Amino acid sequence: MKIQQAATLSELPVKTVRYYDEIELVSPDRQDNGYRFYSDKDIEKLRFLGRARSLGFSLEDCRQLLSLYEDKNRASSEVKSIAESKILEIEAKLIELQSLRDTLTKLADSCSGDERPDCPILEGLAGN
Amino acid sequence: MKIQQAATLSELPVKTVRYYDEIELVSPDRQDNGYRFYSDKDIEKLRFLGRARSLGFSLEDCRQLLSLYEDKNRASSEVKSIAESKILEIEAKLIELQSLRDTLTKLADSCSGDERPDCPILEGLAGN
DNA sequence: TCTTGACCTTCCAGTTACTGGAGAGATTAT
DNA sequence: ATAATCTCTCCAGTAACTGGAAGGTCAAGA
Repeated sequence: MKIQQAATLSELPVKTVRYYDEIELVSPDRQDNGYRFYSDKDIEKLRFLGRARSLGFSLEDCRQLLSLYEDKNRASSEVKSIAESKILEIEAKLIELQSLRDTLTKLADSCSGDERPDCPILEGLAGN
Repeated sequence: MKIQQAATLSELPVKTVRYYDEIELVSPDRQDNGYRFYSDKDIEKLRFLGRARSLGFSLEDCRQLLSLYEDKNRASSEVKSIAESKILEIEAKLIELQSLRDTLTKLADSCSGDERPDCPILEGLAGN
């Protein structure tokens, strides 16, 4: 499929999709007319990139994560160690996100009564 | 306290702390010699910024979130609606992070037996 | 007192990850 | 046939830092 459909399916701007080709993160085949031609697998990679980027992973992180699924010659033990270190990062992010959510929930609840403490829980926001 | 201690306590680079002053996100008082002087409250804001940025919120998101805790004249109902929309964003991120973690866990597990499927779960990676 | 070294300042240039727009060719719709 | 809508590349600009130069401040030691 052409770039616009790829962008639609992956929920990314066309510009961004083109950029990911430029930096060789997702490099589609080309048609005879020079148009990029995206496969279903390319779309999956793009969708993955959209998710991982919105979760605060850098493009280099993403490149590493994608490579886990691509490089068939890589030793399993290496794949495992990269995956495990990423899992640790993700679990740290999960904890922070949960605490951020709890803090905001408290704040929203305190608004229900339409009475809000002077400076509600900035301490909470700053983390434990 | 001076900028280096602020950076240490907030676990941010000095450069970044200075940058947040420049864009008026966290603007400390100045001492007579021109040095920035950070209060405990400034540190809390910086710590919050470090967390929120690593979770994929833009600086403008952060500015909005910080303003929830600052603008005492804002109507409670408005605070509540901003907080609630941010909570929705956070919960979406939580779900994606969990699914990413599960995918990587499966991958790491499949490596244990030192035998990995040809193209393991790229579909899972691309999200449901 | 002088000076060394670790701090602080501003300013300017470079990086990452886009984002917008110009200019030109290809394709599709009427 | 022609207008609208793609697509391409290239170049410039933005967001959020990041590094380095040039210079001011300050506490400790010779």
